[in-house]
Amino acid sequence: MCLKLLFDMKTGTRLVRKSQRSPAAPAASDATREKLLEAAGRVFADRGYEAATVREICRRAGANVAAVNYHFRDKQGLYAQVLARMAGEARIEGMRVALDQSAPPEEILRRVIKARLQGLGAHRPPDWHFRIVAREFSHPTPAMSRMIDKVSRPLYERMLDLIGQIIGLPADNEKTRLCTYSVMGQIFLYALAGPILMKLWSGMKMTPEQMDRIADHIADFSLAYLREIRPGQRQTLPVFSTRRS
Amino acid sequence: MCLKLLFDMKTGTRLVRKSQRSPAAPAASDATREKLLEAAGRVFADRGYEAATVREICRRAGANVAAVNYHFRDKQGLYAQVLARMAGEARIEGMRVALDQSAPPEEILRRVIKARLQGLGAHRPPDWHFRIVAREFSHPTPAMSRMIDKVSRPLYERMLDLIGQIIGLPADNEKTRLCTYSVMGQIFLYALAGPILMKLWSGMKMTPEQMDRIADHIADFSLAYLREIRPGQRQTLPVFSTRRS
DNA sequence: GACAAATTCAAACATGTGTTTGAAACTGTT
DNA sequence: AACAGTTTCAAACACATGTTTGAATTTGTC
Repeated sequence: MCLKLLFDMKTGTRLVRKSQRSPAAPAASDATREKLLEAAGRVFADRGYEAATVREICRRAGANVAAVNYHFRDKQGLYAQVLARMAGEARIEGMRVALDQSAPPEEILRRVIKARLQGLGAHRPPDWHFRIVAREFSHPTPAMSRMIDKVSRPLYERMLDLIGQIIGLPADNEKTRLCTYSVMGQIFLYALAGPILMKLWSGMKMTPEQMDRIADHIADFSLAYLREIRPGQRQTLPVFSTRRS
Repeated sequence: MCLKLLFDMKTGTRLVRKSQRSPAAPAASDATREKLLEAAGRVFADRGYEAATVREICRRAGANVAAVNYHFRDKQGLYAQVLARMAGEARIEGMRVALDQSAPPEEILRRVIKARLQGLGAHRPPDWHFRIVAREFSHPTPAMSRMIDKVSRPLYERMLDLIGQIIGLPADNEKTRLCTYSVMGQIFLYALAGPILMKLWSGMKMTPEQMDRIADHIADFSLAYLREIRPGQRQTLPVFSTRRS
């Protein structure tokens, strides 16, 4: 079903070759489409957008070269769909539910960090997700810029809220922003610089248990400062650190 | 001078066309070589290795297409030389001198952070340096891997020493490593995710003054935890935070 | 000034790319 | 069974890429 009329984006040129009707919505395999998206994700992540060839993608998907043109108009359309699908499957679900829970803000922060790092371990989200994101982070394409606005910005602003809440400052305060970047930076290092880190610290393995320890460390590391600058309550004695030492 | 015999790396194939002597070390322009390296850096940073074309590089350098082949054997050789030159001009000089100073380790840490972030502001190192590094960070090429071992690893290990010194743990302790990553992550966020950050926080400008404030924040943020877990001295009262609030 | 080496140049080469084509194979409906 | 709409396919197209060539030009030295 669906097929080419899906290209609602500012296309302009002619859609397909012959007739572009789709009234009866007849049955269609749709399987090649899926295989193409899956294969494309891997190849784009491995080689990067430019170096990835539609031929290799189609070969891995067991499809004909013309398939990408038929299903996604062209290479760019395929890439855009890969990104769009990533946004849907993104592991931000865990972060969102963590942010929605009712708990002390400090505990919420810990859970958000955990949720984010969990997504990095093993192959929970197909591991190529982060390799694509890593590429886009340093050199965003237009397709990614749109995604940022749609999925990343809301999360970012909720993080600002959360941290502002912890240190007792408004979300748009510069200090709040700097603290948010400090937390995000610690997390992103593992997402963006994974390969380099593994090279520097050969013993590092991204197992779920290890990611959990790392998440706890980042939470402890961050909360030390966030609590320190919080006005009013002066060094809450009961728990001076947090959990694991 | 120099010329093709510079290709000492595991080449194998024939070096150039005709004679490969260079005894008299005759005069040579060497200017095209420089122009090529400069132009290549920009183009590689803008487009990425794959998407960058030798034709655009040569056009920007005002040189003939065959020049890259003559001076650097091929595209890969040119890229390797760009990376090698970057290693030389890298702004790690400031970090090194900061690490060599004799001062309390906490103060050294602050200076190291400052030195690193200073390099990011404005256009001190040609701004394309970081765009290339950002690409290589997530998807390292063999050429980069060699550079990591030569320049990044030594610095990384001195950072481990320094932070281990602050928290009173050996450099190869896991906690020391995690803390080092926490500091590095905060710094690298600005180097690696610059474009995205600017998009999220439109007001952010990378002026030297701003980078200085950010550096101070990162130092304060990090030292809060590093001091907290340091054994023995329990919360040195005199200065509870550090400098700027 | 003459010679040889180093360097540049315009042109071509070989290859791989994204894309298109027109026909064949498939699908569900009448 | 016949049909219209869909999906697939092998082949080709148009083009841009990295690289090479052989001659021209420059450069330094005797």
